[in-house]
Order: sequence, then structure tokens, then C-alpha cells
Amino acid sequence: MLSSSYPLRMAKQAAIAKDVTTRCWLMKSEPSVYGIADLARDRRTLWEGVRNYQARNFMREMSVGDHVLFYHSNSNPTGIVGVARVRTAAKGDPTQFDPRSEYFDEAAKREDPRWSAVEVEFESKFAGALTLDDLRSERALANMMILRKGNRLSVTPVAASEFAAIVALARSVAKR
DNA sequence: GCCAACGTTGGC
DNA sequence: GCCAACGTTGGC
Repeated sequence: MLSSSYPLRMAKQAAIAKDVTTRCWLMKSEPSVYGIADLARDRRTLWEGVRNYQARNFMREMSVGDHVLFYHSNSNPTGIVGVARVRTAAKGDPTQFDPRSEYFDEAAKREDPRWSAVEVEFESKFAGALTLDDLRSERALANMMILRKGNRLSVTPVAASEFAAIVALARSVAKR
């Protein structure tokens, strides 16, 4: 009977469609400013303060449910330290309108915010950091943007296969 | 703290 | 639109 199978079919199609659009990203933060421990405590946070157009544009491409690799930069050790998930699509970053914020942008307009931010949600913390050396030792990760010379972008896309390889690597490194 | 590798700004 | 000067990022 069409009426009974229809909702099920639609639900399946929606699930498939969602899978196809779920993407993976890597986001950098200095743990002295905001680290994985802070996110584990807060459970969710607004990823504010991004002031680079390329990084901003990547955030604008994000969808709810996208996977995020949390990366600690300028720290000891540096590396991927856990996984988060995108909780909201990009919205105006409120700090651009706050004169007391270090991220204040005089030129930003309320009706057309220049800077965006997504909310991310804590998912898991790795037993240890996956360092750049760890990542470089994996052939499957050879094309990661984070491993390219001179890369400074704080938000970069990650291939689904790379994300899977990193989660697997985190498990094996936890045992070493 | 050093410095390479960026991105942005602004004079022209 | 070029490009020098300057500021920032981030590994080491």
C-alpha cells in the first residue's frame, strides 16, 4: 500500500541525502585560549573570532551534523585532540559588533555581517594528540591541507576517508 | 623567541 | 591593478 510505505521511503531518502551532505572539517584553536578540555566542559561553543575570509567561507559551507576535528595549535603538543560536531549553521559572529572585543570590526554592518561563526558540540577527546608527525606517517592523509607547507588556515575541509583514517589512527595511538 | 609563509592594506 | 610594507599565524 502506497500510503504506508511512503513515509518510510522518504525517511530513508532523507537519511541518504543527509549522509551525502555530511562533510568533515578541521578547526584550529590555541588551547591556551580555548581547548578541547574547555569544549568538553562547555559541551558546546560558538566558534567566534575567525577573521580570515577563506576560513569564514568554509564555515558558511557547514551543515548541522558535520564532523569536526579539533586541532590544538601553538601548543605542546600540537595536533588533533578530539572530535566535535557542527550544531548550527553559520550565523553572524557577535564579537564583530562588540567594541570591547578583540575581534571588534568597525566596518561590520548589522544588516550584513562580515564575519560568521558556527556552534560546535563536543563529541569525544582522543587519549592523546595526533601530531603532525603521526599524520604524516599515514599515506591516506598525504593530501590533508594541514600537512601542506605554509598552511595557516584555521578552518579547512577534510575528506570523509581522511576523517575515518584519523579516528582509526586515534584508536591505535591510544594503545601505544 | 625566531622566522617562513602567508593575508591585508593602501599609495600610486 | 600592482606591489611594498606591514601584521599575523603557527611550527619549531
